[in-house]
Amino acid sequence: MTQETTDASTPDRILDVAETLVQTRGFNGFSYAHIAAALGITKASLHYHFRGKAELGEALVARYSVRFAEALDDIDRSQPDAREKLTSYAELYSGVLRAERMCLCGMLAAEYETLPAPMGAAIVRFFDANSAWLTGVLIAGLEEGTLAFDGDPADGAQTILAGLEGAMLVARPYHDPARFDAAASQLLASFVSPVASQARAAQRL
Amino acid sequence: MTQETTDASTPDRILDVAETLVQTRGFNGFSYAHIAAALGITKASLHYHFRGKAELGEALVARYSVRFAEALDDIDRSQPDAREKLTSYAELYSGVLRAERMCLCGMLAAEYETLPAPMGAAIVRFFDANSAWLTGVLIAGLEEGTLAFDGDPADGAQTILAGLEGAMLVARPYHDPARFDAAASQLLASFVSPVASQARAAQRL
DNA sequence: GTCTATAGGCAGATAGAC
DNA sequence: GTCTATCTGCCTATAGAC
Repeated sequence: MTQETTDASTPDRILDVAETLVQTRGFNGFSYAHIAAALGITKASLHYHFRGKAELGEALVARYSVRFAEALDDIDRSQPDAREKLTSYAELYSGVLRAERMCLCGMLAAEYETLPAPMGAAIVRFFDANSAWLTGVLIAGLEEGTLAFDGDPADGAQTILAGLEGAMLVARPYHDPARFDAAASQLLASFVSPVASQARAAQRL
Repeated sequence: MTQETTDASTPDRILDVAETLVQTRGFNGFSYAHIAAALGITKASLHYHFRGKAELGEALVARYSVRFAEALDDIDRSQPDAREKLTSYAELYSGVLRAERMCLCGMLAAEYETLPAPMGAAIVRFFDANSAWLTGVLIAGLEEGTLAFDGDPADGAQTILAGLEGAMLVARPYHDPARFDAAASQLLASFVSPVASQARAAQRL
């Protein structure tokens, strides 16, 4: 999910720095001056690449959403088992948290009220895409028998998405990724079939 | 949990307005000018009551934490059953969301990196108090037999706290409280004893 | 594509009159 | 306690030279 700042086009390097700033300080917590200082260029140069902060923000969410979608595709390709897909999905979040960052769209969701409308719409699309993917995984897991839970799979997707975003949000002030892991694994465990779970435990013996 | 703006001391009215602003726009998304305009006084007058934004922020979290603790006491007094306590706890969050607000400390957790240190410490204490209360409820529920779940009750508390904060965070861009309710009830259901649940269903018939 | 220079506005904060 | 007036600094953004 994370990208390097070196060996990239100037717009990409700007986006890299801005992304880190938003994920740690929020959209209202950074300025063009921060980015300019980090890259060793001037504020005026930034305006050449991104007309204003609003356009930069839109580009930020767009790129993040594409990368996240790619990460979900990677999971789909490498993990056939629904239960493993959920674990990999949680690890996506865990990795972001270990970089001492909040999910970009989770951070922006908090600031939603103050954001330019196009950014708000893009955030909703990000959550929609995640919910849709999770819903598919949950349905597949029920059919496979690896997952088991009561209620609507779409609600389950919402529960997982919210649980992971919330676990990041709450763990960050503690600077303690273990806090996230504890909540995440307990959350996912409530979606795993006890039968499949016992079979796995037996295999490990 | 929520208070009126009329018939209160000026400091309280300032806190009321500031609280709403932080819960909707974040600490970095409002200014003294916003509060002054809302109350019909000048920015200079605000500085008489709160030396600076940092002190105002501290007072905000302190008051919110006290009120939240009182709300938890109310639940303890009115709901003897652990399962009902969890439902009432979730309704606390639901009420905030229906007022189109984020949890004050959830919002501030997102902005944690940019906040004055004393505010950060107070936010951690808020989460600690909530976790401790939830842990107690979960342990009591296990003993009663109304709750049932695998894993450490302290981790369960973290899962619930994170799940509810995250559900608020994600539901807000949709302006749809039902999204919160779906995630919250599915989350809590995973902590309820199936036996007790069936007994309740049978009672209702 | 990056710079200097600057505009215009709003931020948090203070002094001192009433 | 609340006001007017003001300060300093940072913000986003633009014009125009190189």
